[in-house]
Amino acid sequence: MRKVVSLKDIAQKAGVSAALVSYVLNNTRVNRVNKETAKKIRAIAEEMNYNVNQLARGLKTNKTFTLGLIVSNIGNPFSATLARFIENESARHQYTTLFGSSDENKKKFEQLVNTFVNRQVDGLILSPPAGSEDIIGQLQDRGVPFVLLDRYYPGIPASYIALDNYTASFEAVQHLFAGGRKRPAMVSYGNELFHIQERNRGFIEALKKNKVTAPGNLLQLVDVADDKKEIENAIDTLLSAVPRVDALILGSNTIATCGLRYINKLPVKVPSDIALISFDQAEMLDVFYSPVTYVKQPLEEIGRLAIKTLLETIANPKGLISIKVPATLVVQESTKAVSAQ
Amino acid sequence: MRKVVSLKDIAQKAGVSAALVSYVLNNTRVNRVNKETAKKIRAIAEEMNYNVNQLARGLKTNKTFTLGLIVSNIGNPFSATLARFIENESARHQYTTLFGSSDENKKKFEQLVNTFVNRQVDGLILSPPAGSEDIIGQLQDRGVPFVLLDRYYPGIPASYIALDNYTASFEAVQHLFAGGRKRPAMVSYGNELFHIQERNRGFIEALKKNKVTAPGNLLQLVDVADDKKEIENAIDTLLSAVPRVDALILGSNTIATCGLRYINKLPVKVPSDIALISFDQAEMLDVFYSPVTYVKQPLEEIGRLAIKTLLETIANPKGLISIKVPATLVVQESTKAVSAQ
DNA sequence: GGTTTAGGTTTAATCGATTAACCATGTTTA
DNA sequence: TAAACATGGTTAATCGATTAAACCTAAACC
Repeated sequence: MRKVVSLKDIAQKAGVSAALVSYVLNNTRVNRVNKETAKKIRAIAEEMNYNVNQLARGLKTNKTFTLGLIVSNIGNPFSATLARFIENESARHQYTTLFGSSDENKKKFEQLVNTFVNRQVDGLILSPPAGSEDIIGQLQDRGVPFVLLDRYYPGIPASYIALDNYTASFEAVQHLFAGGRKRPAMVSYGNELFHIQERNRGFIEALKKNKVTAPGNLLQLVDVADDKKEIENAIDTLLSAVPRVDALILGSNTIATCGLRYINKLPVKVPSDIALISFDQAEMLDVFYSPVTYVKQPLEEIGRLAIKTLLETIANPKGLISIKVPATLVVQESTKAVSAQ
Repeated sequence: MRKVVSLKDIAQKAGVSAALVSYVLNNTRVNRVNKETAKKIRAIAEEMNYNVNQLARGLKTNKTFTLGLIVSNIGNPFSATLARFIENESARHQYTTLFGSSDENKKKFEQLVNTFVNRQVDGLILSPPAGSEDIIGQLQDRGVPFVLLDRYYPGIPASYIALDNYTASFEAVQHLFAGGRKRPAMVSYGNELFHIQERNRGFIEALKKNKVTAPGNLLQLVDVADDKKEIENAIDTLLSAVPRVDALILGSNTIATCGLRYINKLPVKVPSDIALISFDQAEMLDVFYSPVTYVKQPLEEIGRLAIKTLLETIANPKGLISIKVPATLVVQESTKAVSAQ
């Protein structure tokens, strides 16, 4: 960076004190400054191409207008889309965003949190990995404003914005039954993240409600870490089950990516042999030969609410705001009703 | 934020000066400090849970270990994936990243650049929208280190990392001819961005080389702004052309998203009626009923090189590094060879 | 015995802004 | 006429670090 101009430089050129320049450029004490002087200062600032040093300002005011966003993986379209809406909304409020991906790794998550806090972010938007309750707790102790995104811990009182996963899952199953399907199965993750458990619970409860026998066998859990092979195995298991499975719910967009790719190669036909529902919106769902019905999260609203909640928390750290937003089921060809047998 | 501990607090508790604490915690002057004192200071810092205030440090050292990344839209899987690799690579060097989306809007782009520069980022990674030469020029005048990503301006001497789009495009066409296709067409953008023009030029040159008549008719240009309808029209036009088009190149991943969705609904069959090639990797390409051949950008390498180049530019602002990386064509079913007629 | 030298630590300036408190001078007002 | 007010501006402390330079003591050297 070449000769960056500071308030002092402007003050010198204008023959006034730096303080006055600051007052003028920030429009503080507006009626205590001579109009002519103000005009002159502004002109010089413009001419010298002055830009405030946000580091210095932040240090002094204890406010950086910077937020930190931590998702599991910004490369994941779900997170990326959410990040985009969050960016839009925070920009509307003059905030800039630091981002980081935790890879569902607690250690990485903690490091990112600390890095961001050390940079004096005004607040954090977090999708914490499993088992991060203690880190969340520390943040609360430290008084750092934050809001949980997409996930939360039922035992911990913290602000969050998340999908009503239980209902979303439950209603997806209901839709399948309404279309004449008798034995829906689901591939999902087996970790302790609450939002995933809610999806799984919604699935099981819906099966029970519809009096499906042995519902436990219809939920195949895979590990987040090495999922590709596991997902394919899970699908194989379900497709060869007796009695025959006639619908499949893919419990996340990563599962869907892998699952659809695999199903694309299998002889099984969608929707005649099997119906398909995926969680989360994605380009590929429309591009599949039988466009896939999906549980759509209102990402724009979630992003908007996350920022709104965070800003309110920053303004009033004591408040607690928890919002569960409803999903909508976008019905496409993959769950076309079968004729009653 | 509650009582944040500063160097001074530690100094007080340890009964030493703040300077000494700084020396110890930064391991500067390491052999001039009493081992016992150092140990004690470290213990107290640990106990008080000290974290350096990066704002203050940055203000003093003129180094923030923060980079700014501006893409056209972080919600776009292409940008998101790239962002992810950039994040990884910059994290390896202790850098944190601010991000922003320009929406191919020059005004927004300029604002983001300024916001980031005011926050004293150490450098910028930029995918500038069309017509941003002046902004780039100003950055050079101001001496802000930056590297252009994915795009560049041939007339402006600036560091960049970009795909060799001309060759990528040219070879995609060659592959089609090698598979027996006679009249490949392309849907691409009509803006002045150089990297897009290179793609278009590669296409045209390859047609000429293969002595295709009226190559101009085979390139349909659409506008970035309102592309959906335009893309569908372009595809309609090409599919009904005489003589018959037997291959289609989708010139970007946004065009591919829309195009594949549309082709999915049309009666035309891939690859028998028409071959398909897309630019950029994407989940959906594998999920299409006839997995789509695509021009794969080495995103990880591009991300790595971008950071490497930027860090070198930060260290030595005079240097100029321009790298064109080669694409690889990932051949899938959508361009299966047709039997010679 | 006086002067280096090395070890160990402190002082104080500085980065670039913000802002409470103060100082002049002129003008009302009681 | 003196106190009160308005106007226009300056001073100086401060935010939390970094770091060159100075300071002090005791041991080492000539």
